[in-house]
Amino acid sequence: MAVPDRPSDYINRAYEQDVVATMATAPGQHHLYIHGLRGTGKTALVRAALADSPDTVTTCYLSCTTCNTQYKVLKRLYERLTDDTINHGYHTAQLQDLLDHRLTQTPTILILDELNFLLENDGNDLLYFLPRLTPDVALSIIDLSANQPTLSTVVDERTYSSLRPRYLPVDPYPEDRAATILTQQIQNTATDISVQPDAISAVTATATNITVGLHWLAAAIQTADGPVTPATIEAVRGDGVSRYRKTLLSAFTAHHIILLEAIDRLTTGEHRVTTGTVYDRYEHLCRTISTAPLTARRIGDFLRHLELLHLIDVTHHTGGETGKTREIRPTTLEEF
DNA sequence: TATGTTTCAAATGAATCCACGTCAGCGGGATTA
DNA sequence: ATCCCGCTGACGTGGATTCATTTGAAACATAAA
Repeated sequence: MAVPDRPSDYINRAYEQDVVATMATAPGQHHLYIHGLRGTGKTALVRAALADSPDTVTTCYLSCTTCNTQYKVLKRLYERLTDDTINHGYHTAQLQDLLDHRLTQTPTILILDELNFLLENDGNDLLYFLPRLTPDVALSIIDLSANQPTLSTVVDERTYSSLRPRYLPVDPYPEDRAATILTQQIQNTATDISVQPDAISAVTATATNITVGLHWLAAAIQTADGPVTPATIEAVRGDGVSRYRKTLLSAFTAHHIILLEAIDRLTTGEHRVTTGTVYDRYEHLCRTISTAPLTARRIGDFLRHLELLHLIDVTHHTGGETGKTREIRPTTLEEF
């Protein structure tokens, strides 16, 4: 079973949907910052709220895990608006001019999912530029973040003062609603396997992250040869975790995957390791599969990516007998 | 036929983005003197 | 005061790509023998 799209009528999020949807209809420049933990349904909420937006409005959804520079975002946005394709070689300023001209013709909503990856990699150049477009441009920006509740802590003051976002926090679903959503999802998929209600409860009681829950159930349905019971669920716990991780990391490099594998092998249970040992094991893993390892500098950045994805739990040390380093362990299913 | 002019594609050059590498300064608690 | 150890910002490099300019040769035009 493939993990299906989330339901379109999103349960009990009428207020949130309304906030997002009004941006689609009101002209002018708007800025909305949505924060919620991973797997609380932010992306689904935005998609559902904008599903019925008028044809005159162009919506452009981008995940900053891949669009992690100003250039890439502008490029993708321009391509969305024109059907042209753009490669490297242009000046960023050139793209900015092209876009400014284009955006005066088309009301547009730009959704920046996983905004932190853009900010960490490229600073706030993009967020500084966007509010400074020609005033008659009708561009609404929706940021999605699973990390910081407010934008002011991650962009500089000058940029923030021109953004002045409206904030929309998204809370996790309580267990019973999460169970309803999962049940709906199963009904939407073509499978003969039946899933017992207490199997779903077993999932929602453990995983607060809905996406994790979906992958977990998918794993159970795939392996089960009869009805899915709580025992089935427990048996495929590891499988559910690896499915979830695989999906999250699909937007990243093979080295991210090797790195997480290295951390896995070093840490069993609550055991923690520091950056140095992780890097050694990573290098070793690379050698076993005849891949050239990247330098520690790059791996340091990649560890930050895994941390932002909440796939690892990191404690930062500034000194002491370990020196300045990170203590790392994989995040457990309950914590995703 | 020789010479000059036009035209247009190919070659060249300078600039850009970007992933990644190298380098060096730094942080600050624990340990040692 | 020193050690620990790697974090982190600045900068360099090379590949892929862009646009603009130059080059080269073919095509054409004109004039002279």
